Amino acid sequence: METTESKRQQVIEEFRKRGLRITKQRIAIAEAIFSEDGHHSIDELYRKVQEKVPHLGYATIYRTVRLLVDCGFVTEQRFETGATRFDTDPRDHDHLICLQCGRIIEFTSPEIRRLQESVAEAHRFRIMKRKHELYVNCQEMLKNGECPHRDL
Amino acid sequence: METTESKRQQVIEEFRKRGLRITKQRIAIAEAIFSEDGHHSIDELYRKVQEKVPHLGYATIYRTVRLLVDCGFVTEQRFETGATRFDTDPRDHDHLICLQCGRIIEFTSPEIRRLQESVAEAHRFRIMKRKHELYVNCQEMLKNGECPHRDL
DNA sequence: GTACTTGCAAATAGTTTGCTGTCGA
DNA sequence: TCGACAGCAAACTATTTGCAAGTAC
Repeated sequence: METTESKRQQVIEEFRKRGLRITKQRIAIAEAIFSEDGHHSIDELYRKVQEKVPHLGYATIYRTVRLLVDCGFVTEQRFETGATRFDTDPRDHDHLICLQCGRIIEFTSPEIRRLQESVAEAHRFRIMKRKHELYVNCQEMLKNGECPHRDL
Repeated sequence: METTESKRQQVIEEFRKRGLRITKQRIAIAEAIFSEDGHHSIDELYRKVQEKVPHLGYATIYRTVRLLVDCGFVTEQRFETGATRFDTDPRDHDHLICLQCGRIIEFTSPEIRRLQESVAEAHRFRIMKRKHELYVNCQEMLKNGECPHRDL
């Protein structure tokens, strides 16, 4: 992925374009999100950002993350296994969620995409948003109690 | 679908089998759910059941639908467009959710099923639960502002 | 009779909002 | 300077829990 630095610059540029102010809180939150790929929870971000900006509260996290979603830098995912998470991968994709280790794996399938389109088409609908999550167990986990993905 | 009456009997039988007591509240809630196919919200059930059992509270609704889920009579669905809903169709299926009219349409696709399995298989996972929702707009709605599914 | 249930209120979790002092442009 | 923002607390929504009184079996 792009560097954290370049992402940060893009955020600053976009905020500026929209007349939004560049504050140390917003920068810290953007950096926390882009410093690591993946699906960040609000709590995770809160803890990470606290180190740099001690008095930053949850409200600021929520408000800033909302801005990042609006600007298209992150997407919001509500999984069944816990609180809302924010994903830095802007590409539309589906998820495998391991019920054992909580690991979230992204996947895309052009065939599934095509089938989704044809289902929607058959009902004269146009797809605006997809939510496709497979909640899974590791087969190894089931056989010998050891989850092969835990430490990935 | 089966009659409300027969469903009610099945619920009573299953509760009895599990040593759960048959109370007028539980019966009323089961009847409210099975009196109409579809995706019931807690509020909807609350209002419907209030007519028969006036002092019945939300806690009882929540506790009872949990039992019905545990017994496999209904499934729980958390859509993005609002609160949790409880679905009387026990068959595993996917959803089209119209962002205009809120209508929820069920669908199944064996091809998609197969593709899901092969994705999971490729990661050595076993699928425990699927969540597949397509949030859509009516094409007519987009063209002339009229939603063709609103009154279905 | 006794354990399971209910109803109510209070607790909880996650998120949003209102207000006031602060700060970026 | 001055309107937007941050911090804090309080509000809010959806759901769960504790407990005393009620009821099925």
